[in-house]
Amino acid sequence: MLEFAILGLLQESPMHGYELRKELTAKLGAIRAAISYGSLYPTLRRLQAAGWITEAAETPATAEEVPALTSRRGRVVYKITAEGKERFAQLIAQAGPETYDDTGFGVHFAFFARTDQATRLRILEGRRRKIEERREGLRDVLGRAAERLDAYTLELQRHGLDACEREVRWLEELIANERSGRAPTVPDIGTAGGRREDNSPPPPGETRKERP
Amino acid sequence: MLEFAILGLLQESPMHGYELRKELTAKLGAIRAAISYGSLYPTLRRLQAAGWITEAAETPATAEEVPALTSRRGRVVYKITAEGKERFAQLIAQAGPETYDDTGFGVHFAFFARTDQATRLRILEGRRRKIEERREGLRDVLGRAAERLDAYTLELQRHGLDACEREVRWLEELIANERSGRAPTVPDIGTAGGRREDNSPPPPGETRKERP
DNA sequence: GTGCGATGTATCGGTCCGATACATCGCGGC
DNA sequence: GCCGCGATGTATCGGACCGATACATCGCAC
Repeated sequence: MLEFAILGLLQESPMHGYELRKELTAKLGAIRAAISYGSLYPTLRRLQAAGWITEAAETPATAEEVPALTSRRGRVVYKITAEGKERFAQLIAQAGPETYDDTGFGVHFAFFARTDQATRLRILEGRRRKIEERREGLRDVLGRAAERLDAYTLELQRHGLDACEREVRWLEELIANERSGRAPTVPDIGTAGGRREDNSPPPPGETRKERP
Repeated sequence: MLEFAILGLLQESPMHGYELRKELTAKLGAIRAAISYGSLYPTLRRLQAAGWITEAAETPATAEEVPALTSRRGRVVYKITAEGKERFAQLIAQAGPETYDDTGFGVHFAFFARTDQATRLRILEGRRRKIEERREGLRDVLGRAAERLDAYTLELQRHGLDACEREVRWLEELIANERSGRAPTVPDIGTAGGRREDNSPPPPGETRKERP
């Protein structure tokens, strides 16, 4: 999963470890806390060994203009290679079972802008199926095994069931939106300036009410 | 975490590995998929080495009545020891940071029936704090960094934010309920039969609407 | 000038997962 | 009668990831 995310991020621009972690946290903040350096650095080494990323010279960025303002020790900047891009494309296309668990799905979803529509649809439907199964499991427990469990455990299950139902509905919306055709694929996301009063296609799940 | 859960389950009755996994799955189904044998068996060994559980003779359960109906190879039944109970009590009382992450909180919550009210309250409030922080993080990203992110990533954040807000509300209810006094502690949970038209005390988070 | 928080790289032990292997039991179908 | 098959059951191995820890530099405030 980390491999996937790193390759995806480096596709946008070269980065060093610390930066990578921050971007990762920003992009995946909704699904996982913050990735650990104890995972990040070894993974970077692995990717480098595989030839999917390389160390790029610390860009002095018009070096004579900003001379030795800071001597800049350390700071290993990584950059994706052509093989790395291939690898990423391959990881996007092939969906194993881990593609549909919480983390796996989240990471894939976060890079949907780089995923073709057919694959997006496949992943969304796979995820929906998986959540529906979890939902049925919880309903079973709440129905059949309820008397064996204490009130707190039951409440936990109810909360979980609720979350499942909610996610299924969310996925339904996304799927419908995706099927309806125009969804952004690699929509050079710059959108420089911001707000989205541009003519970009209706972003994923828009049927948002603002005040409950 | 697994250690905690195993100790908690074995407190109710002795079990063998397979059974333990099934119970674990039933009890924690809302928060994690299904624990792997690759974690379970090594952990059992660890707990045994620490003296917190012991192998109990495969109960022949009135052995002469059911003689060698099945010769019962294998089937190692584990049983908690006095030290194990102490250990469990200690694990319940002390709350580290991991007590408030998704899995840690879920497991603690699942054993709230064996937890005293003060501790329950402390844990619920700790969890709320943590989720509030996550929520603020997501709001920040959605506010300040929105233009740097693509539509899908933003949608993911929105969904995550939604889940945070929902969980905070859920926790608020639970906390209020807890403060209000009567919440079941080890309330011989029978409630046999099901529906909950009985007079049992308002179980944790009850303000449930049934039909949206 | 000095302490302190952000930036930055890195390792180590430990937990847990996924794949895999293997053996037995009870049942239904042929 | 027996054969396969799904549930039951125990177990290991490699790998992913985490949390704690260590250490060094930079810029700023006091």
